[in-house]
Amino acid sequence: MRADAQRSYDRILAVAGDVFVEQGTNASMNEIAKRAGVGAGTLYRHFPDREHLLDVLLKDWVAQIQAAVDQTLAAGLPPRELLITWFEAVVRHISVHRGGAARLTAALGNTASMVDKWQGLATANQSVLRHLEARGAIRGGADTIQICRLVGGVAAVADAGGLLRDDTRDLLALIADGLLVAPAAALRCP
Amino acid sequence: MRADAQRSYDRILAVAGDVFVEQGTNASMNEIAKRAGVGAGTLYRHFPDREHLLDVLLKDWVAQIQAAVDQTLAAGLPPRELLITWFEAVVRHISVHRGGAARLTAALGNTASMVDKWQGLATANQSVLRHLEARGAIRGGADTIQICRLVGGVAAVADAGGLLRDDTRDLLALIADGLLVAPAAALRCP
DNA sequence: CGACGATACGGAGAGGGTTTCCGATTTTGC
DNA sequence: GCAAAATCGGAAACCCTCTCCGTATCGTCG
Repeated sequence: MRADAQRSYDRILAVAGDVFVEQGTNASMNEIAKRAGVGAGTLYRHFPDREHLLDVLLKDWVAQIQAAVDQTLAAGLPPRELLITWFEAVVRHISVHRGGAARLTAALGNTASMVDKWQGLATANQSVLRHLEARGAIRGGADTIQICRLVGGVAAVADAGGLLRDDTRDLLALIADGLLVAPAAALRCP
Repeated sequence: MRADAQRSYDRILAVAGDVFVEQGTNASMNEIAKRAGVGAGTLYRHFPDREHLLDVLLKDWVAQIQAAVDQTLAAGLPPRELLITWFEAVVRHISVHRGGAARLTAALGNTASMVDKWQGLATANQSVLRHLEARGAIRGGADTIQICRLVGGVAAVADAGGLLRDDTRDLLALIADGLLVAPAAALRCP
């Protein structure tokens, strides 16, 4: 790629990230082009449409998820808190811009093109699950992708409905309780 | 309302239902007006914007939910199957048109305008929960609205991601397991 | 029945968004 | 430095939402 083209590409990406965070995934492409100081033609040559642009951005963001896993595991929390904390981290990560969670979640499991996009999310989630399995804290039979979908669903709802942090946490707790070896019931047998 | 106005109103509503089912909730308003045989002005006088039109349509659909409850309860299923069947009914109902599930779920709990729209859903869900509570099959602490949100999230994901029926069922089963009193755990009590 | 005010209609058009196209401009290799 | 190739910018074609207003229809009252 020619040097000036690379500059345009990078600047568009940086600006698009900002604009999508500010205005959601339906922000005007013209606005992005203008703020990046390029013409519309330039924007569209690099990214044929909005989806391509979002693809690249989401890929970057999801890549950061592995860092969140390590951090979560290192905290040494008990199973239920660990799971909830991890889910909260996922929601936070994939909700970077309004509409992003819904788009990403919709793509989960699409064998089509964006395999690599959610792959990072899936393997990160997998490692948390394995950590809990090793401690016998988790019920069998739940597929990683399915769990990602559920958490993604919560993220999408939280995002679209403007849910408060506590409400979101409650939803994630419900999911966690479904996965764990019934902790609530255990409490009831002293 | 004048007789001709009523005719227009009804025809727009009928056509909009069809178009939204065919093309999703982002279908062109012009298209709806054209198919209904009215001008754009007429459409917008009756329904100031797309949301109003969707509101009226969704309200109708949600109203049918109570019927689904009665039917589900009457089937006399064991708790887990009852819950899953009910959740499936909800998903089916609120996914009538593409994008509908996401919109409805986003509105859940919005004290703003569409209270009456999700009210039906919430009370229907409540009656299923009470039925299960009465049998001691359910864990306490889960709010009806929260559960509706979770199920709505699944519906939105299933809708947007084109999930298969079995995948959707798995997700709903996970939620159900989080709500039910887990019999397995009881075994581990000393 | 006929006519008049109220009500409703339709479609042109303003405003804004996406995407394409191509002449002008910049970069690069030689 | 020069020409070819790559890239740029923004005008313009196209579609969408929503508004405005002259025209047509309805309902009622004399």
